[in-house]
Amino acid sequence: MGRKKEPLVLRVPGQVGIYVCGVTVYDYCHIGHARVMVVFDVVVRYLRASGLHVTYVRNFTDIDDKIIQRASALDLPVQVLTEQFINAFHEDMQALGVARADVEPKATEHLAEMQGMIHTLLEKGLAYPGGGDIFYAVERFPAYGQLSGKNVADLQAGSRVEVDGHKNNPLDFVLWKRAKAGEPQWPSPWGAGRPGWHIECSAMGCKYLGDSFDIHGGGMDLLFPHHENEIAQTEGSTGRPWVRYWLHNGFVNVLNEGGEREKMSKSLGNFFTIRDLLSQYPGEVVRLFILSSHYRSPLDFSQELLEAAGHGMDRLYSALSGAKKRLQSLPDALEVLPEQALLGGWGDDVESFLAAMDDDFNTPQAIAALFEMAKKINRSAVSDAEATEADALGQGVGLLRHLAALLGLLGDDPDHYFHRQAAQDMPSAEIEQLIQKRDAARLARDFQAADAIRQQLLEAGIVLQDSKEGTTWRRG
RNA sequence: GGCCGGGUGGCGAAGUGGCCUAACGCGGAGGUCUGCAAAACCUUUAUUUCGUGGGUUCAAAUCCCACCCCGGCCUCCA
Repeated sequence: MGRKKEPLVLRVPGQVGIYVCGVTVYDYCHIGHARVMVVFDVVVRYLRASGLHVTYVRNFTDIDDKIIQRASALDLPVQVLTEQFINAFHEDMQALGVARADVEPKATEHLAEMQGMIHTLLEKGLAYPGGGDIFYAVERFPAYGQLSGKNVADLQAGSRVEVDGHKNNPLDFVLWKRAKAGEPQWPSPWGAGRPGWHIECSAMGCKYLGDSFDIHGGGMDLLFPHHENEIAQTEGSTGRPWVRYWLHNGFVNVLNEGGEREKMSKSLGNFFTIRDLLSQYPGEVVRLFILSSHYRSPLDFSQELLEAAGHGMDRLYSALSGAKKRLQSLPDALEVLPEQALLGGWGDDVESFLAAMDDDFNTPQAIAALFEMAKKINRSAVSDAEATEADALGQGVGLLRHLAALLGLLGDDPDHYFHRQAAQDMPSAEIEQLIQKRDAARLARDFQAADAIRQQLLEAGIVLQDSKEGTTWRRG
């Protein structure tokens, strides 16, 4: 609330309630959505790993103007449209490794709660009817503007918004909209209609997390007016402080062909859906890309940057791959961080990872620790210290995977990671067969034949790597 | 106009008073390994330098002031 970093002091020790504004389901999700979801997925994972009991609520807005517009444009019932995009959302999130929230409430299933809150606001004189709608009277809530640092007087002066004639004050916002013909509507004490956008988060947050809870998150753009309005509604109706900590992630910009930064938007045509990206890169690469800058900073997106993230991801998996070869198997992520891990050769890295995450989820710095560990793992392969160090290596890999898992990374098997999409133009069996042929040729020192096979595979997008343990391949 | 962020190497990105002669990644250069490669490893890639100009301090990328740029919000938006 102070718009600065503060130590996390929980309402109930050991327990955290967190609410994140989800998506409006009328279209496929883009990178901006991916960012919020990945960021808060990491927040939740980390809080849990820190021993806290977390209740995570992330809503779906399944009724609003844009949904109605889109549904009528496609000539689909609203519910069919929203269900379709809720499913698409879940598919995208799965690909990105974003876990389900504990509760994923839909606005249309919480009409009673919203109406209850509106009723209270009317009773308390914080809301008023006008032209069939119900509005919130902003000037009756003195703290309005506190979260976003806005001054109500300034806002009015600068306002160039076309004001609804029924509003007492241009800043007032709608709680309940009267029904229009042909639109979805619900009965209410104030006539049939549908809820305003902001009220759903207030009502559902209170329902699942209580009248007060710890963390509320969302994109930067929601800070004003959405979250400001949420506070006004909720605290106005309950009379109690609502959310202790607000977390807002920065926006995603797109670098255009001229290298200039611009906001990602549909009108500019610089729009990338998660699906677009997933057709080119594994979800994990998108994830690493997102987490390689701090969640509060703006994030510039471009194909080149995503590709660079892909190379970084390859590097991490290469380390696992090498360790797997030497150990004959890949150690799983350690379930618990052993005390002695902090004393061994990995202690500094573990500590710096955790310190980074403890400092407002500094994922770029945490990732740096991951790369340090990968380097150490690779280095031990080169120095070839043999079996005596197998335990240390195994522990290092286990620790690396444990820490990476807190970011939702390195959960895959390296072979699976490098062999992805392989079946498309050349089945794995065929690749293996060619490798065997090439090995035979190499053994016979017929390098011309061997290189021809390697070239053939390269043209199919397969890169070979020879080593003492044998030849492996990966997608180039 | 009001209010927020931000400007760090070829690129991305940490660092917000001394350990910064600036982490980490991508990219580049040279080398080791290899039949040759690839991957990996080693060395190297900001040395009056952290947008510009002032100031505070024993000490500033980090604090203060001014200025210049960039982005966002103020209307639906993650």
